[in-house]
Amino acid sequence: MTQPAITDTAPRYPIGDLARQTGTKVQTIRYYESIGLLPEPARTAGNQRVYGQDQLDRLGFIKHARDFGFPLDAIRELLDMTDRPAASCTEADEIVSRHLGEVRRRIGRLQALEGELARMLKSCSHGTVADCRVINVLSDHEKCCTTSHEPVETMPYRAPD
Amino acid sequence: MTQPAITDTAPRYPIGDLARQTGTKVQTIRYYESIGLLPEPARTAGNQRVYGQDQLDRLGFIKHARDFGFPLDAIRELLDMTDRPAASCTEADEIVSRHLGEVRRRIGRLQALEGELARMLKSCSHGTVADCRVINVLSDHEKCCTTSHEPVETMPYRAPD
DNA sequence: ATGGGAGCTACAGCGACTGTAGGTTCAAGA
DNA sequence: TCTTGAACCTACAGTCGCTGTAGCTCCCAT
Repeated sequence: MTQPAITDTAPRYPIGDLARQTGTKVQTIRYYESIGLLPEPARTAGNQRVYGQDQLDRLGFIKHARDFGFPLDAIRELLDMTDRPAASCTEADEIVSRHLGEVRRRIGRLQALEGELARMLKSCSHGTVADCRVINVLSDHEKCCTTSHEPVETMPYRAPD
Repeated sequence: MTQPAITDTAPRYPIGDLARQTGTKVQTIRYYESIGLLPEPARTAGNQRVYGQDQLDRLGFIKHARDFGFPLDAIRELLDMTDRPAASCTEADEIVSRHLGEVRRRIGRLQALEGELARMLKSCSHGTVADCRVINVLSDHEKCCTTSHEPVETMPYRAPD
């Protein structure tokens, strides 16, 4: 066997420990299992999940990659690569490059947006809605400064915890 | 009645015209109606929606604000304001300011992310996965350059049409 | 023995759409 | 007048990555 059987001394974590150690929520861990991103763990006699070190590492990897903004599909590919350590890492580089490109495009769009929003606010005379530059610009495409609009992704307004 | 009846000469658009003129999808228009962002339009004898100029303007406003990245809730508030043209536009300014702040925070986070991704790629020796800097950084928080990670929103990877 | 925190499953909801299935209506051409 | 096909209709499922809830069971310390 490539991997020794789990001995009595091997660490065995319940799901809450995994959550605390990686900064993931318990539900999120179960969600990752449900979509096949984490393998099904062993269970206690009472049907509760128990994890070993490898699962902890795997979840740490996922969490870290999520913090980098990688979508789960890309993370799945990256994880597959870690299982083939002798393979070339060209694919991994490509995934990261793609992501970097996407991040740069988003930054560009958001910066254009920032400029327009700031201009809008600056030119507002702070009177009534009827004269409001902000409302006017939104009402009338002609009044707006950019040559073209590319839609910007929505704001998830995620609570700051 | 406050509003004169629609005369024969008033423009009456089917939903597809509205979609084309505003750059919105037909389904999206129906979705906006279903959540009360657009009022229920008149119907033909055959139950098909017909819109007038005011609806076209309203949808144009929504589309434009969406392109600016405003969430629908904020757009709803802005639309409510356009119905009270004599009111002060302070509220509108606040909505835009909030949005601008959010945009700037996102830019900041994305720029930090951009730096890390670029560093990761640059330090990769393009060998095997086992030596891959990219994989290593993701595997091990210690190897990563920032002091702390704030999660970045996911990429919707919306197709560029 | 008991209390409470941690775990379990299953499912609904978020935002802002998008896509599909399966039907109906409308306008233009033969 | 009939036919064709595009445009329209409703209703609902799916997207992404979770998050929250209800209503249980389990486990450990006192």
